[in-house]
Amino acid sequence: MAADQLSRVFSALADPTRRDMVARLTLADATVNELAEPYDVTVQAVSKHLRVLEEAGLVSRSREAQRRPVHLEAEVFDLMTTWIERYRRQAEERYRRLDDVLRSMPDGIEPTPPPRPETGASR
Amino acid sequence: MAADQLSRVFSALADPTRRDMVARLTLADATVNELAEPYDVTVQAVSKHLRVLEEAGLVSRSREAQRRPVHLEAEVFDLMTTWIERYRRQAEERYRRLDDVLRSMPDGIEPTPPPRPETGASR
DNA sequence: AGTGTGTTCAACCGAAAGGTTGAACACGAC
DNA sequence: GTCGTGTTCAACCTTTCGGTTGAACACACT
Repeated sequence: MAADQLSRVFSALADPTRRDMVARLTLADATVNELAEPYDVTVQAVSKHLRVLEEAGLVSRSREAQRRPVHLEAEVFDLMTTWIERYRRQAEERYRRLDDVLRSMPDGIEPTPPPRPETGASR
Repeated sequence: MAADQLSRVFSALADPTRRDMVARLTLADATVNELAEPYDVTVQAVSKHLRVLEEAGLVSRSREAQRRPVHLEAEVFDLMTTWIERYRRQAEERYRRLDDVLRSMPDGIEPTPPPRPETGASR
Protein backbone atom coordinates (compact mmCIF):
# COMPACT_ATOMS: atom_id res chain seq x y z
CA MET A 1 0.00 0.00 0.00
CA ALA A 2 0.97 3.57 -0.50
CA ALA A 3 3.35 2.07 -3.00
CA ASP A 4 3.84 4.92 -5.45
CA GLN A 5 6.26 7.72 -4.80
CA LEU A 6 3.68 10.47 -4.86
CA SER A 7 1.86 8.77 -2.01
CA ARG A 8 5.08 8.39 -0.11
CA VAL A 9 5.97 12.04 -0.55
CA PHE A 10 2.59 13.33 0.57
CA SER A 11 2.59 10.91 3.44
CA ALA A 12 6.08 11.92 4.50
CA LEU A 13 5.11 15.58 4.60
CA ALA A 14 1.91 14.89 6.49
CA ASP A 15 3.90 14.77 9.70
CA PRO A 16 4.74 18.17 11.26
CA THR A 17 8.06 16.97 12.64
CA ARG A 18 9.18 15.69 9.27
CA ARG A 19 7.99 18.87 7.61
CA ASP A 20 10.05 20.86 10.07
CA MET A 21 13.08 18.72 9.38
CA VAL A 22 12.70 19.34 5.67
CA ALA A 23 12.39 23.05 6.34
CA ARG A 24 15.60 23.04 8.33
CA LEU A 25 17.38 21.03 5.69
CA THR A 26 16.74 23.75 3.15
CA LEU A 27 19.19 25.83 5.19
CA ALA A 28 21.94 23.29 5.65
CA ASP A 29 22.69 19.60 5.63
CA ALA A 30 22.63 18.10 9.10
CA THR A 31 23.36 14.94 10.99
CA VAL A 32 20.75 12.85 12.73
CA ASN A 33 21.80 14.16 16.12
CA GLU A 34 21.68 17.76 15.00
CA LEU A 35 18.25 17.20 13.55
CA ALA A 36 17.01 15.52 16.68
CA GLU A 37 18.16 18.21 19.05
CA PRO A 38 15.15 20.57 18.92
CA TYR A 39 12.54 17.86 19.29
CA ASP A 40 11.41 16.14 22.40
CA VAL A 41 11.87 12.63 21.09
CA THR A 42 14.67 10.12 21.03
CA VAL A 43 17.27 10.11 18.33
CA GLN A 44 15.95 6.75 17.19
CA ALA A 45 12.57 8.25 16.44
CA VAL A 46 14.23 10.92 14.31
CA SER A 47 16.19 8.22 12.54
CA LYS A 48 12.91 6.57 11.67
CA HIS A 49 11.51 9.83 10.36
CA LEU A 50 14.55 10.15 8.18
CA ARG A 51 14.01 6.74 6.73
CA VAL A 52 10.53 7.78 5.73
CA LEU A 53 11.85 10.92 4.10
CA GLU A 54 14.55 8.94 2.38
CA GLU A 55 12.13 6.36 0.99
CA ALA A 56 10.07 9.22 -0.33
CA GLY A 57 13.16 10.48 -2.12
CA LEU A 58 13.14 13.72 -0.18
CA VAL A 59 16.54 13.29 1.43
CA SER A 60 19.71 11.34 0.85
CA ARG A 61 22.44 10.36 3.27
CA SER A 62 26.12 10.14 2.59
CA ARG A 63 28.72 8.53 4.76
CA GLU A 64 31.38 10.73 6.34
CA ALA A 65 33.39 9.04 9.03
CA GLN A 66 30.85 7.84 11.54
CA ARG A 67 28.46 10.64 10.73
CA ARG A 68 25.69 10.39 8.16
CA PRO A 69 24.93 13.88 6.93
CA VAL A 70 21.42 14.26 5.60
CA HIS A 71 20.90 16.19 2.40
CA LEU A 72 17.64 17.51 0.98
CA GLU A 73 16.67 16.43 -2.52
CA ALA A 74 14.46 19.33 -3.45
CA GLU A 75 13.64 18.10 -6.94
CA VAL A 76 11.01 15.80 -5.50
CA PHE A 77 8.93 18.86 -4.74
CA ASP A 78 8.24 19.02 -8.45
CA LEU A 79 6.37 15.75 -8.25
CA MET A 80 3.85 17.34 -5.96
CA THR A 81 3.56 20.69 -7.64
CA THR A 82 3.05 18.95 -10.99
CA TRP A 83 0.19 16.93 -9.57
CA ILE A 84 -1.35 19.85 -7.71
CA GLU A 85 -1.08 22.30 -10.56
CA ARG A 86 -2.54 19.86 -13.03
CA TYR A 87 -5.75 19.45 -11.09
CA ARG A 88 -5.90 23.01 -9.97
CA ARG A 89 -5.85 24.02 -13.59
CA GLN A 90 -8.46 21.43 -14.44
CA ALA A 91 -10.69 22.71 -11.67
CA GLU A 92 -10.28 26.30 -12.74
CA GLU A 93 -11.02 25.38 -16.32
CA ARG A 94 -14.21 23.73 -15.18
CA TYR A 95 -15.32 26.77 -13.20
CA ARG A 96 -14.59 28.94 -16.19
CA ARG A 97 -16.79 26.78 -18.40
CA LEU A 98 -19.50 26.75 -15.78
CA ASP A 99 -19.41 30.51 -15.57
CA ASP A 100 -19.77 30.75 -19.33
CA VAL A 101 -22.81 28.54 -19.29
CA LEU A 102 -24.43 30.46 -16.49
CA ARG A 103 -23.61 33.77 -18.09
CA SER A 104 -25.17 32.70 -21.39
CA MET A 105 -28.43 31.81 -19.68
CA PRO A 106 -31.43 34.08 -19.85
CA ASP A 107 -31.83 35.30 -16.32
CA GLY A 108 -33.55 33.14 -13.82
CA ILE A 109 -33.33 29.85 -15.68
CA GLU A 110 -31.26 28.18 -13.01
CA PRO A 111 -29.91 25.30 -15.06
CA THR A 112 -31.36 21.91 -14.28
CA PRO A 113 -28.05 20.49 -15.42
CA PRO A 114 -27.90 17.53 -17.80
CA PRO A 115 -28.84 14.25 -16.08
CA ARG A 116 -25.43 12.86 -15.18
CA PRO A 117 -22.74 15.04 -16.73
CA GLU A 118 -19.05 14.16 -16.79
CA THR A 119 -18.87 12.25 -13.52
CA GLY A 120 -17.29 9.23 -15.12
CA ALA A 121 -14.29 10.65 -16.86
CA SER A 122 -10.96 10.75 -15.05
CA ARG A 123 -8.32 8.09 -14.86
CA MET B 1 -1.84 14.77 16.34
CA ALA B 2 -1.83 15.89 12.76
CA ALA B 3 -3.88 18.71 14.13
CA ASP B 4 -3.04 21.51 11.73
CA GLN B 5 -4.69 21.83 8.39
CA LEU B 6 -1.52 21.48 6.37
CA SER B 7 -0.94 18.08 7.92
CA ARG B 8 -4.50 17.09 7.24
CA VAL B 9 -4.25 18.12 3.60
CA PHE B 10 -1.00 16.29 2.97
CA SER B 11 -2.32 13.29 4.82
CA ALA B 12 -5.55 13.30 2.85
CA LEU B 13 -3.70 13.32 -0.45
CA ALA B 14 -1.31 10.60 0.63
CA ASP B 15 -3.96 8.04 -0.25
CA PRO B 16 -4.19 7.12 -3.96
CA THR B 17 -7.93 6.55 -3.82
CA ARG B 18 -8.55 9.94 -2.29
CA ARG B 19 -6.21 11.53 -4.80
CA ASP B 20 -8.17 9.93 -7.59
CA MET B 21 -11.42 11.17 -6.12
CA VAL B 22 -10.04 14.68 -6.00
CA ALA B 23 -8.93 14.34 -9.61
CA ARG B 24 -12.39 13.29 -10.67
CA LEU B 25 -14.00 16.08 -8.71
CA THR B 26 -12.08 18.62 -10.75
CA LEU B 27 -14.30 17.54 -13.64
CA ALA B 28 -17.66 17.56 -11.90
CA ASP B 29 -19.34 17.39 -8.54
CA ALA B 30 -20.47 13.89 -7.67
CA THR B 31 -22.41 11.94 -5.10
CA VAL B 32 -20.90 9.36 -2.79
CA ASN B 33 -22.30 6.52 -4.84
CA GLU B 34 -21.00 7.93 -8.08
CA LEU B 35 -17.60 8.38 -6.52
CA ALA B 36 -17.59 4.87 -5.14
CA GLU B 37 -18.49 3.18 -8.38
CA PRO B 38 -15.00 2.74 -9.91
CA TYR B 39 -13.36 1.43 -6.76
CA ASP B 40 -13.45 -2.03 -5.36
CA VAL B 41 -14.53 -0.99 -1.89
CA THR B 42 -17.81 -0.45 -0.13
CA VAL B 43 -19.65 2.81 -0.29
CA GLN B 44 -19.04 3.20 3.44
CA ALA B 45 -15.33 3.20 2.90
CA VAL B 46 -15.69 5.95 0.32
CA SER B 47 -17.84 7.87 2.74
CA LYS B 48 -15.00 7.68 5.21
CA HIS B 49 -12.53 8.91 2.62
CA LEU B 50 -14.81 11.83 1.96
CA ARG B 51 -14.88 12.73 5.60
CA VAL B 52 -11.10 12.88 5.57
CA LEU B 53 -11.13 15.11 2.52
CA GLU B 54 -13.80 17.27 4.10
CA GLU B 55 -11.89 17.69 7.34
CA ALA B 56 -8.89 18.72 5.31
CA GLY B 57 -11.05 21.37 3.68
CA LEU B 58 -10.61 19.84 0.26
CA VAL B 59 -14.28 19.16 -0.38
CA SER B 60 -17.63 20.33 0.84
CA ARG B 61 -20.99 18.65 0.75
CA SER B 62 -24.34 20.25 0.20
CA ARG B 63 -27.71 18.70 0.79
CA GLU B 64 -29.93 18.09 -2.22
CA ALA B 65 -32.90 15.89 -1.51
CA GLN B 66 -31.43 12.68 -0.14
CA ARG B 67 -28.24 13.10 -2.14
CA ARG B 68 -25.15 14.83 -0.81
CA PRO B 69 -23.23 16.13 -3.81
CA VAL B 70 -19.54 16.55 -3.16
CA HIS B 71 -17.80 19.67 -4.34
CA LEU B 72 -14.09 20.30 -4.63
CA GLU B 73 -12.65 23.29 -2.78
CA ALA B 74 -9.59 23.89 -4.88
CA GLU B 75 -8.35 26.90 -2.92
CA VAL B 76 -6.83 24.58 -0.35
CA PHE B 77 -4.25 23.63 -2.93
CA ASP B 78 -2.69 27.03 -2.30
CA LEU B 79 -1.86 26.00 1.23
CA MET B 80 0.38 23.30 -0.08
CA THR B 81 1.95 25.17 -2.93
CA THR B 82 2.73 28.04 -0.61
CA TRP B 83 4.56 25.73 1.76
CA ILE B 84 6.33 23.84 -1.00
CA GLU B 85 7.38 26.91 -2.94
CA ARG B 86 8.66 28.60 0.16
CA TYR B 87 11.11 25.87 0.97
CA ARG B 88 11.94 25.10 -2.60
CA ARG B 89 13.00 28.71 -2.99
CA GLN B 90 14.95 28.55 0.24
CA ALA B 91 16.75 25.44 -0.94
CA GLU B 92 17.55 26.98 -4.30
CA GLU B 93 18.82 30.10 -2.63
CA ARG B 94 21.12 28.00 -0.52
CA TYR B 95 22.51 26.16 -3.51
CA ARG B 96 23.08 29.45 -5.26
CA ARG B 97 25.08 30.80 -2.32
CA LEU B 98 27.02 27.61 -2.07
CA ASP B 99 27.90 27.80 -5.73
CA ASP B 100 29.14 31.34 -5.26
CA VAL B 101 31.42 30.28 -2.47
CA LEU B 102 32.82 27.39 -4.43
CA ARG B 103 33.27 29.51 -7.51
CA SER B 104 35.18 32.15 -5.57
CA MET B 105 37.68 29.58 -4.34
CA PRO B 106 41.14 29.40 -5.85
CA ASP B 107 41.22 26.09 -7.64
CA GLY B 108 42.03 23.02 -5.70
CA ILE B 109 41.54 24.40 -2.24
CA GLU B 110 38.87 21.84 -1.38
CA PRO B 111 37.86 23.40 1.89
CA THR B 112 38.74 21.38 4.95
CA PRO B 113 35.56 22.73 6.37
CA PRO B 114 35.38 24.31 9.83
CA PRO B 115 34.86 21.91 12.78
CA ARG B 116 31.16 21.20 12.36
CA PRO B 117 30.17 23.19 9.32
CA GLU B 118 27.07 22.99 7.22
CA THR B 119 28.58 19.84 5.80
CA GLY B 120 27.22 21.18 2.58
CA ALA B 121 29.26 20.39 -0.51
CA SER B 122 27.88 17.34 -2.32
CA ARG B 123 24.99 17.82 -4.69
C1' DA C 1 43.78 -3.15 22.60
C1' DG C 2 39.59 -0.11 24.97
C1' DT C 3 36.65 4.00 25.21
C1' DG C 4 33.49 7.30 23.34
C1' DT C 5 30.36 9.08 20.00
C1' DG C 6 27.01 8.67 16.28
C1' DT C 7 23.81 5.79 14.17
C1' DT C 8 20.87 1.96 13.31
C1' DC C 9 18.49 -2.54 14.41
C1' DA C 10 14.95 -5.23 17.01
C1' DA C 11 11.18 -5.90 19.84
C1' DC C 12 7.52 -3.97 21.84
C1' DC C 13 3.35 -0.71 22.73
C1' DG C 14 -0.79 2.26 22.06
C1' DA C 15 -3.25 4.86 18.78
C1' DA C 16 -4.78 5.73 14.32
C1' DA C 17 -5.74 4.29 9.46
C1' DG C 18 -8.44 1.75 6.12
C1' DG C 19 -11.34 -1.76 5.49
C1' DT C 20 -15.49 -4.72 6.55
C1' DT C 21 -20.59 -5.83 7.96
C1' DG C 22 -25.03 -4.59 9.79
C1' DA C 23 -28.20 -1.34 11.40
C1' DA C 24 -30.08 3.25 11.34
C1' DC C 25 -31.44 7.58 9.33
C1' DA C 26 -33.38 10.93 5.55
C1' DC C 27 -35.93 11.63 1.95
C1' DG C 28 -38.77 11.07 -2.57
C1' DA C 29 -42.22 8.18 -4.70
C1' DC C 30 -46.11 5.38 -4.58
C1' DG D 1 -48.54 5.22 5.71
C1' DT D 2 -44.82 1.66 3.15
C1' DC D 3 -41.08 1.00 -0.02
C1' DG D 4 -36.67 2.08 -2.19
C1' DT D 5 -32.60 4.61 -2.56
C1' DG D 6 -28.70 7.24 -0.79
C1' DT D 7 -25.97 8.08 3.04
C1' DT D 8 -24.06 7.74 7.54
C1' DC D 9 -23.32 5.55 12.19
C1' DA D 10 -21.40 1.79 15.13
C1' DA D 11 -18.69 -2.01 16.13
C1' DC D 12 -15.10 -4.71 14.87
C1' DC D 13 -10.57 -6.34 12.65
C1' DT D 14 -5.91 -5.95 10.82
C1' DT D 15 -2.07 -3.19 9.45
C1' DT D 16 0.60 0.87 9.77
C1' DC D 17 2.60 4.73 12.46
C1' DG D 18 5.08 7.12 15.82
C1' DG D 19 7.08 6.42 19.81
C1' DT D 20 9.82 3.88 23.40
C1' DT D 21 13.95 0.98 25.40
C1' DG D 22 18.00 -1.81 24.93
C1' DA D 23 21.44 -3.83 22.24
C1' DA D 24 24.47 -3.74 18.31
C1' DC D 25 27.33 -1.68 14.84
C1' DA D 26 30.93 1.78 12.79
C1' DC D 27 34.41 4.56 13.34
C1' DA D 28 37.87 8.07 15.54
C1' DC D 29 40.94 8.71 19.34
C1' DT D 30 44.40 7.53 22.70
